[in-house]
Amino acid sequence: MSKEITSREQDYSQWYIDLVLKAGLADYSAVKGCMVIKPYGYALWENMRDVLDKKFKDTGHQNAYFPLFIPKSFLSKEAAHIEGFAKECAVVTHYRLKNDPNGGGVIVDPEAKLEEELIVRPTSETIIWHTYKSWIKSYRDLPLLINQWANVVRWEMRTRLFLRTAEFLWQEGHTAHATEQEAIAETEQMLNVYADFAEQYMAMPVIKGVKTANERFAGAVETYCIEALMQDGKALQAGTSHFLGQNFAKAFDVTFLNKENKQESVWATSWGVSTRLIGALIMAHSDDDGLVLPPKLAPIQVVIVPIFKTVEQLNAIFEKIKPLMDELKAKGIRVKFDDGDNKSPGWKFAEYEMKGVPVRIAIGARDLENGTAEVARRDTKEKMSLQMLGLAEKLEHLLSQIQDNIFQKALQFRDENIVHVDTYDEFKKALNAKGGFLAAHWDGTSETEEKIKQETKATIRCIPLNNKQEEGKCIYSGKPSRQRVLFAVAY
RNA sequence: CGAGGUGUAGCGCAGUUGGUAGCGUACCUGGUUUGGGACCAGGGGGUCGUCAGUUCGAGCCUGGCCACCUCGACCA
Repeated sequence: MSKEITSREQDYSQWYIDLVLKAGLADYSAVKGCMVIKPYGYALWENMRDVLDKKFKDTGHQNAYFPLFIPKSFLSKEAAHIEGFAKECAVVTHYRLKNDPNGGGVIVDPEAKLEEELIVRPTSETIIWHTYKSWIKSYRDLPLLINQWANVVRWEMRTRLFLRTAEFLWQEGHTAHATEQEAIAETEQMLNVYADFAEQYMAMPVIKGVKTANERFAGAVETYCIEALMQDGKALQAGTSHFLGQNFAKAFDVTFLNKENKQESVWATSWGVSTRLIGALIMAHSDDDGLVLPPKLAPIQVVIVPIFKTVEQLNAIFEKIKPLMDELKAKGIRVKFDDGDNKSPGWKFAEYEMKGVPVRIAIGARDLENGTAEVARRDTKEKMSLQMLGLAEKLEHLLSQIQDNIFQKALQFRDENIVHVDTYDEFKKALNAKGGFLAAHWDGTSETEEKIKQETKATIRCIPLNNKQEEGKCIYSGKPSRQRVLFAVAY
């Protein structure tokens, strides 16, 4: 078979790459570290984007668009911010090419050097806060609730399809508020939007928490995050929501007059999720036969494979299946009828399993006689023969069952892989055994976190929100601790 | 960027002491098929990653570069 994929057991990384390439989600490109998102992968992203976009609008946000380029000087205005991003910025230095006088094709025209270099945005805080300065004068202009769907560039040394690419698609919300409490409430609200999306649509359980100082976003006062666990025991940061305090307002001099006619600095948040979520989705549910997609996001939710010998038979099947398709479409279910005659049914079965289509229907002469159809679900590989009568309702129900089932399965896996450890030995043993989230006491210092990272590669993924308070001792330093934090090796 | 590995048809690979490139699959045509990746026959498709060197002659030898993979370093 031309499309066999490496098993997870054999080589987890290769399995992931095989899935991305062979399911037709993305491809490598001519540009280092950049990928081509293929139609099937982009359809998945569109579905994710549409759901999130609605959630953003339902919480009062509006979309806008800011430039791809940022004047270099903007990046030097917030010290921590530039510290975090300087090492991975693409820089535009010239604006024109010309023919090489020595005949070597085109070269950069040395006379077309930019007065000030432009940075390809790694994130848009700086250009947006520069803009906000002119938009915000009074408390009446607040809150300002803006989201942008965009591409950004971070010149990563080592990339992985969807999980870390040099250019990626994302959304970035940037909000401005009159008070600290309101900005914090916004930060938490958006974290909840992300968590709900991850769990209800991606069927991927996440842990909500805050980052330690080491892991915090460059320029943030507090970084909230959702952390998910992948099947290989590594953690993946799936989304972040930052409370930026007044750092950017002060750096870009954004002030407003309050009701008492006094100048105050604006309070800020930013929050984002990216095409990395597709990587998370793949690793959360898929198996050695291919993708397993949650019905709510699957580009194709139900695929119908006719089994026929002649055009007459195909037509007869189509006649029979057309009302069902209409009914499914009326219910908003994405259905595909694959009547291609150059692939065998067996090939199609394997192909749609590879692509993670949640429900497959096979229908042939036998079914026409009996008034039935063979229904197969991707998550359990279960097949059943069902009556055509009332099938649309059953399929609708089945899709929600599948959605629920893969969430429960992922949840069970995640919960089984949260291990409480009380000594550094236990910690290292558990980490080597199967990874996962290690709930351990920590003395709260960056030094300890750094040392554990150097020795084990594990980092503190988050301090869970509403964390249980309990007396304990730091597994590394033995100093007193009031709560456990979650360590893991991360992507 | 460091260490290791790989690069030959869309994909997966073979290619002997250096002698002018092949297999499987995919693709095209015709026919037979179709309930788990069909079969037969015929056909098209290659600057052998790239640049240079050695040689009468390079897929094969030498060097530089590029891309990808794994592990580091780096990373919201």
